[in-house]
Amino acid sequence: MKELRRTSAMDTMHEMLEITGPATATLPVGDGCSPITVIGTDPIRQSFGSQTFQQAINSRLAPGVSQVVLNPDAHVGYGAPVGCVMVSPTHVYPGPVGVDIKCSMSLLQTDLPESEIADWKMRRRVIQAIAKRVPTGAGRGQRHVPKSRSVDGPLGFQVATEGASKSVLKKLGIPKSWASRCEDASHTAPDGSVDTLAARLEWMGRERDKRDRLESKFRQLGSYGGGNHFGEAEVVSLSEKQYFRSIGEQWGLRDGCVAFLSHCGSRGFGHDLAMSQFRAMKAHFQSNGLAFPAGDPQLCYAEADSPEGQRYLCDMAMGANFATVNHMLINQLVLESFREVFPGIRGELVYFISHNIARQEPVDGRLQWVHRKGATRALPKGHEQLVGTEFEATGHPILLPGNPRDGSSIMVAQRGAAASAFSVNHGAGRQLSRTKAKKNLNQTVIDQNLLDHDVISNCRVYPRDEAPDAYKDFAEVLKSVTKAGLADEVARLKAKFVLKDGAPADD
DNA sequence: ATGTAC
Repeated sequence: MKELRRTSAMDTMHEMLEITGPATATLPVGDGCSPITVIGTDPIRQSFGSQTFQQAINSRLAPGVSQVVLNPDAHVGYGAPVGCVMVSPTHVYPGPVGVDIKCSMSLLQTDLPESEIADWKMRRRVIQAIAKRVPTGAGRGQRHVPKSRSVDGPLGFQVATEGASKSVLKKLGIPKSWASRCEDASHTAPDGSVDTLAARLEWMGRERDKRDRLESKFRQLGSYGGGNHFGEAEVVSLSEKQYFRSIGEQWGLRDGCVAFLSHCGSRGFGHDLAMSQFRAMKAHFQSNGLAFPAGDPQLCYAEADSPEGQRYLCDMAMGANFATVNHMLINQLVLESFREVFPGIRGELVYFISHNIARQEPVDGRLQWVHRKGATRALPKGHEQLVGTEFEATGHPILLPGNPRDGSSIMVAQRGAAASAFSVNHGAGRQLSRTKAKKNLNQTVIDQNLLDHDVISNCRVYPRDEAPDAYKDFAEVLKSVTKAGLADEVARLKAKFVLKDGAPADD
């Protein structure tokens, strides 16, 4: 009965879609609003449930919103779908940034030829070397980063307020050149001041127990966490098309060599900041008798220049700074791990890019808050935001995790990305809920399937709710991006081993 | 996503 109702609602939504191209459609929302842009081939459009569409519509009709884009990886999220872009010239929305502030991808390219890790024994040694430096997992049982690299109170304050500044990178033994490989190395308060953040963080840690909690979160710097976060060794295959191959080479990609892809965010620190902001903003709505958009408290908002908006932007900046340095430290620790097994190898950060953040960007001729919730910035060559950076002549790398069986992709934006507020998806997108995946997917089949594809992991058994088949068909997702004219593939990544939160392997 | 949360 429940299923039937859901299906008919979905059919209605799909009937409302106006197909505008091979992988583009629009969803009208009425009220004189421009329609939602939907990116995806027909099979991808069929993967969107009614609740995903409803969240997109709620987001589009919310105050101050000028544009919403639904990407091929879209599924139900907090207030707004994961896999969407929400644009507003005036308002900021914590829900459409997400719980894990500045959850991001990063890629480290080494000069190690793939043949060096053909042997499982070598891979196991690297896995062990990484696992002892970079913990996975969350919650009470989580291990911490090694004492020698653990971040204390004062350094934690500096990380949160400065991000990947020269001083922070130096203290953590991270090459300073990596800062220019970040989408943003540092985030400040809206007034441009580091002191505003410092004052706010000082206020947050004003009581002993609060300070202790902050410091315990700082000690998580250099860790992956759980859920869909991972670290993965890859073999790089550059595109066979000379134009894209050349872009990959300019970015520092090495065909046939090992690279390391990481997915993680701001850990418990960002979570605490996001949660306390949700609580504060909801309380503000209730005490002022304000109505939540579509009645959904998860879509609470503030005008960017109101006191509430400014406080949110400060906290988002601090969470973002933590996530940035977390990725930088993880990449340095991963490089050290590889060097323990293969002395003398070299490694460079290719890029670090977020998929959970709001950035002020020029869209349709004015500065707007672009909320990317499970969406990746996609600026083509020559874009005004890239002027003066190392990516001006090429566009920046777009790091798209697929799954460890079918691979991941590195893309570059095309001019057509203007149609999606210069954004693409952030990965494959979940197609089965965690509950359904655990119930319907067979453990033996998952593990054998990965072995058949020559992928090993730190886990005795691969987490079922993270299995490749819990996610959408990555090939169809990529086809949607290229057919919609948003981006093209520069390189393909083939996984060789994965580190995830799960039951550790016995050896 | 997260020392979940009832």
